[in-house]
Formats: sequence, C-alpha cells, structure tokens
Amino acid sequence: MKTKDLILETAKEMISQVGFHRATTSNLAKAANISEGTIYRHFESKEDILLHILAELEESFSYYIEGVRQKLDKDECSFDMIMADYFTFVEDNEVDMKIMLSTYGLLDSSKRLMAVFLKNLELILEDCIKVGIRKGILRDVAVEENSTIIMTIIFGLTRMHLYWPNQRDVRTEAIDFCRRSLLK
Amino acid sequence: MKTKDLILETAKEMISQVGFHRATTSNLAKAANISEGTIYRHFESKEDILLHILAELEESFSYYIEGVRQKLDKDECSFDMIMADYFTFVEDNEVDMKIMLSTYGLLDSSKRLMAVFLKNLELILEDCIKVGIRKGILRDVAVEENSTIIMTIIFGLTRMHLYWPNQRDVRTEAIDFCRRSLLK
Amino acid sequence: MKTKDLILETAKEMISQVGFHRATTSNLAKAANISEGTIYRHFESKEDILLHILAELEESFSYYIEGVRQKLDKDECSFDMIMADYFTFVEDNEVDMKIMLSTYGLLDSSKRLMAVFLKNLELILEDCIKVGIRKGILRDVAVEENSTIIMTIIFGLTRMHLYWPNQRDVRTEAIDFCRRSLLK
Amino acid sequence: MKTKDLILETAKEMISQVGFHRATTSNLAKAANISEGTIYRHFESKEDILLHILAELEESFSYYIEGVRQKLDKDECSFDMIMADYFTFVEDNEVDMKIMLSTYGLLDSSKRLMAVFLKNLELILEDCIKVGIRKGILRDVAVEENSTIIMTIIFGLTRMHLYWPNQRDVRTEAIDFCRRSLLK
DNA sequence: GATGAATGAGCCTTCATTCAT
DNA sequence: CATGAATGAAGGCTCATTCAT
Repeated sequence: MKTKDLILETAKEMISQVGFHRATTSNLAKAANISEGTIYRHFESKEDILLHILAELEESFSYYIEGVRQKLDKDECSFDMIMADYFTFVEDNEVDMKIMLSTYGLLDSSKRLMAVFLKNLELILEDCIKVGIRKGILRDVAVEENSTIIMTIIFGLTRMHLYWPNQRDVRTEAIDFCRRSLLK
Repeated sequence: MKTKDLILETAKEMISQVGFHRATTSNLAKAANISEGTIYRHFESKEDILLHILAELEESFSYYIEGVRQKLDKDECSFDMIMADYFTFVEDNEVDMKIMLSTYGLLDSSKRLMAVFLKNLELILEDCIKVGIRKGILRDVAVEENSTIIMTIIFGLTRMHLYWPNQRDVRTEAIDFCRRSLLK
Repeated sequence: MKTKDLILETAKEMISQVGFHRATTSNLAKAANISEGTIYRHFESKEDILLHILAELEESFSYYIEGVRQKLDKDECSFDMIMADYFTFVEDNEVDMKIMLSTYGLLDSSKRLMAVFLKNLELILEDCIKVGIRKGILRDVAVEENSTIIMTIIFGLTRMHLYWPNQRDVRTEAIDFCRRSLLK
Repeated sequence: MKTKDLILETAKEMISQVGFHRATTSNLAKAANISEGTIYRHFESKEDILLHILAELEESFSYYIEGVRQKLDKDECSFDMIMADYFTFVEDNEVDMKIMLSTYGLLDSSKRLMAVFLKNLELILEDCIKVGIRKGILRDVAVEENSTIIMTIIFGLTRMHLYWPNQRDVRTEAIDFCRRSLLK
C-alpha cells in the first residue's frame, strides 16, 4: 500500500475509534510505523487528512444518491428502498460515517458534508413520497414533514447502529414501521 | 449564586456552545470572572465539572422517568405521551442534553449516562406498548423491536432539533407518524 | 525583578548575541530559569517579546529626538552635537540597537522602527543644516543630500561600533571629519 | 548551465530576497526545478551553498582590490576613486553583497569575509591617504582614523543603498562630502 | 476561600539531511 | 547523476493542573 493510503487508513481507524482530538499526529505516526514528518509530506495538516477522508465519503455518497435518482427516474423507487439502500451504503462506509458523525461539531467542512447528506436525502425522499401519493400507494400525508421525519429516523438509526453496536439492530423492522405509517 | 454554581453554569453554556475541548479552563475562568485556581477548589479536574453537569442531568432525567412510571401505574400512559413528555424534558434541559450528546464519544461517564437514557426509555416504552397491545389499542407488533425503534426516533429528533435548528421541527408530526404506524 | 522583566532582559541579551532565530523559546526559558509556558503567560508569542523590546527602544529614541528638537528651538543645536548626542544614545541602548539592526530584515515592525530612526534623524539634520547655512556657519551645500549623508555616516558608525567592537572607535574623529566638510 | 551553478544562482536570488533562514532547501529545490536530494549531491550542506557564494564574492573582491593596488602602484590612485570604484563593484555584485551583509551576524565564515572586506579597504585607503598627504594634496589628518572613517562611510552607504532603495541615493554626493573634508 | 503565576507534558508543524531506487 | 520519500530533532505554542501567598 502506498504511504498516503497507509496514513489515510490508519487515520480512519484511529479517528473513528478515539476521535479527532485524541488521534494525535504522534500516535498516528506510531500506529502507521512511519515518522511524524512523513505525514506532512502527504498532507498539508492534520485537518487535511480529515478533509481527504470526508472527500472520499462525499464521493461515495454522490454515487449512492445518483443510483437512487436513476431508480427514481425509472419509476422503480420507493421510500423503503431508499432506506434499505442507505443502510447498505452506511454498512459499506462505516468508518467514514463514524468520523463524519463525530466531527461535524468540530469542523466546518464536516458540518457542510453532513448538511449535504441531510439535504440530498430529504429531497429524494420528498420526490419519492410525492410519486407514491400520486400513484395512490401512500397515504396523503404532508410531503415535506414526512420526508424530514424519515430522514431523521434514518440518521437516528445510523448513529445508533454505529455508536451503540450492542443495541438491537432494528433497521429492517424500522422500514416496516415506516411502511405501516405511510402505506395505504 | 455560589461560586460552584457559577462555574457550573458558565461551563454549561461554554461547553454546549464550543464543545468540551475548546472550553478551556482559562476561558472558563475569564468568562466566570474568577481565577483558574478557584475552579480547582471546587472541582477535582476539568472532567469533574462535566461529571457534575451530567449528574444534574441524570437527576432531572430520573424525575422525568419517575413521572412517566407513575402515569404508567395509573394506566394513564401511552407511547405518544412518552414522546411528547420527553420532548418537553429536552426543551427544559437543552444545554445539558447538547453536552451529553456531544461528549458521549469522548468520555466514558457521558457514554454511561447516555446508556441510562437509552435503557430507561426503552424499558418504559416496552411496558407501555405491552399494555397498549393487551388493551387492544395498539397493533400486535414485536414489543422490543418497536420500542427500540421509537426510542431511536426520539433521539434522532432530539439531536436534529438541538444541532440543526434550521431544519424543520417535525416533532409533533413525528408523534402522528408513530401513531399511524402503531395504533389500530 | 518581575518575571516579565526577567524574560525581557534575558531575551535582549540572548537575541543580541545569537540572533532572533537562534534565541529559541526553549533556550530562553533555560537561561531565565523558568518554564517555557511561563513565557506565554507574559507574552503572546515569541515575536511579541521582540515587539516589546522595540517599543522600549522607540520610546527612548523619541526622548532623544525630543531633546534635540528642544535644543533646536533654542537655537543651541548643531549637526555635530546631534551626532555626539546620538552616539551617547546608542551607548545607552546598545543591546536594543543591536537587536533592531539585526532584525529589520526579518520583521516588519523592526523595519518600521528603523525607518522611524532614519526619517527622524534625517529631518532634524535637515533643519539643523538649514539653520547653519542661514547663519553663515556652514557651507552652502545641498541640504537634503548632505543630511542623508550624515545620517548614513551615523548609522554606519553605529553598526560598526556595535558589530565590530575590535575595530578602532572613530566616532569622535568622524565628527571632526564632518565638521571639516561642512563648516566654512 | 550546470546543475551546480543552477543551484548556486537560484540560491543567491532566494537568499538575497528572503534571507538565509527562509530560503529552505525545499523551496530552493522547487525554484530550481530539481529534487532536494540533488542539492546534496553538489553541496555538503545548506551552509556549504552559502560558503560557495561567499567564496565567489571573495574572489570578485580580490580582483577589485588588485585593480586598486595596481593603480596605487602607478600613482593613479585617490581615495575618491577607491570609493567610486567600490560603488561600481557593489553594483556589479549586488546580490552577493546583500547576502554577505545579511548573514555576517549568523555565520562565522560570512563574518570572516566581511572582516576581509573591512581590512583590505582600510589598508588600501591608508596607503592612498598617506600618498595624498605626502604629495600635499590632502590635509595632514590622522591616517588610520580617517581611513577607518571613509571605510565606514562606504559600508554605511552600501548598506543603505542595498536595503533602503527608496532612500535618496547620495553616493556621488558622498564622495564630494569626503573630498571637502580631506582635500586641501 | 481565592488568586494567578508557574509548570511541563504534549501538540502540530518545519526542515536539513539521508538513502534506496 | 538524479530522485523524492522518509527521517527525526527541534521549534513555537497550548492547556490542565499545582502551589505559594
């Protein structure tokens, strides 16, 4: 593995486990078995490492969103599918997601990315629910409010899943929960 | 106000606004208009301040839980009431809640308290749903899973409300959302 | 002596001897027998120490200039007196002068102060030479050019005196040199 | 241009502009469009680069001195000619001169070279003034002191010219100034 | 109880230098 | 000859904590 990727992977692991502040450059260098100076050959600053991690996550997310959008265009989309796909996305990006969730109170760029997540998910849910209502599949609920609710549920479950792994995993049941609430 | 309480209040405000790490003892002393040494006359360490804040929150929470328990005993309880009451509780303890939510990744005692919140809310929701089902008011859903779900929704909404105040507040609509899913 | 002054004095000695870059906070702390942290209780940064030193020097210089101005107003001033007084001023502020002379290539505030020295000395020499010419004591030379020359001589001698102490001290002879050149 | 010369030229430019400390090997390599390692193939250390620059300057200076010596031997020399020639020499070696003047407080070898400059100029001025006095052209002044003075003036003007380019250039007027002081 | 100066470990970062390719 | 990744010592600075007054 290239050094840059080694640093990135080590940093991901470390930040997701002990948080950004306690993942010091000194510890990072030790864990990756490199010298501290080497970090700065590949990244401008400690924050820059985080930025790279977040950029990767943003790209992954944009793929996910694009995938959902395509399904939506082909009329193959439903809010429960969005939820299921999103849970898969989180599964595939666990470490990065934890990092974003634990740093958006610390770092503007992290907060910005989180806002992108929220906004995109909400918008796509809105579109999807609108379609569902028009088709007569979903109850005639307030579109905006209910997409916000589902989005909030999604993020609540994600966080619970990532930060409280001992907690019962109820993600599939949660989809049913929402179906009962929205399907006619 | 006593010095100890002054420190506590100032710390609450500061930690909830800038986070635990950036709330330095130096800034804290300046903001409270006392000397840094004085802090250590009343608290063993910076973490100890946080512990006191969390202890206060824990006490408030136990009152809330006790209140709900009493209603439950008098058969006056429903899951949507628990949600509504909890949102009121959060409203009354905004600052402390933000602190808990922003530190449970950093501090064991904070994580412990969060676990208490989760467990208690889950248990009481379980009891309440059980009663509801027995009475024939609620659908015959899996009790444990569904209480976990509602608990998760509750915390998701709380976090969203506290950390993304610009986001639409959908807490009352969320209660309806859950009612549709669970009420017969 | 107060700690702040101790730091200031130690820093003066050290910077004047080894230069700003090699006067590290670590060495400074050791020399002053204090901890590195203490430095930052009294000064905002390492540069801030230098700023304080320069500010002191600027004040001393303004006293000197004021003294010369008063003599000028009382018609008791001559260019050779300005030179002699200035050499006394340098003698009284040796260490600070060395610091200014060795940092004005490094630091804007130091360069600014040096410019103040140059400008003030030049202006006062101009006034003084003008008077001398009007009185018929001095030759009818170009005022501005000749004040610049004398100022340059003054600074050349100062630097030589401070940085090459083994070099013959010719400051008094230099005054005669200038007198021969300018007096009728 | 050979790599070694490329490094030398780039270093000259950079050091004279930003100073020795801020001319890092990294920046130097970037500016010269070579790798950092290459520098160490041609020079033993960063200081070694400076040593080469100074050696070049020393050689140029010895040519200048030799030229003056020859004129002196042919009886064609006067102190004002030495001054004028020296100013030409500085003009031709501006960059190197700036480097010497900005590093003799930092580096022994630079200080040594500066001493060579001072000594040689002083000696030749002494010889020249002696001749002038013997011939009856110059006033009967103290030879050593007055050569030191002229030498000091020369270096003061040089420094002023190089470091304060906005300052009026009074080098030719300065020669007249000295002539008035020394010529009968 | 209160003060605030002092501490010192530790943080992020820079940079001259080395070395395998 | 050249490369550029890697090194590690050192630098400036922060901050929780202690202690004499």
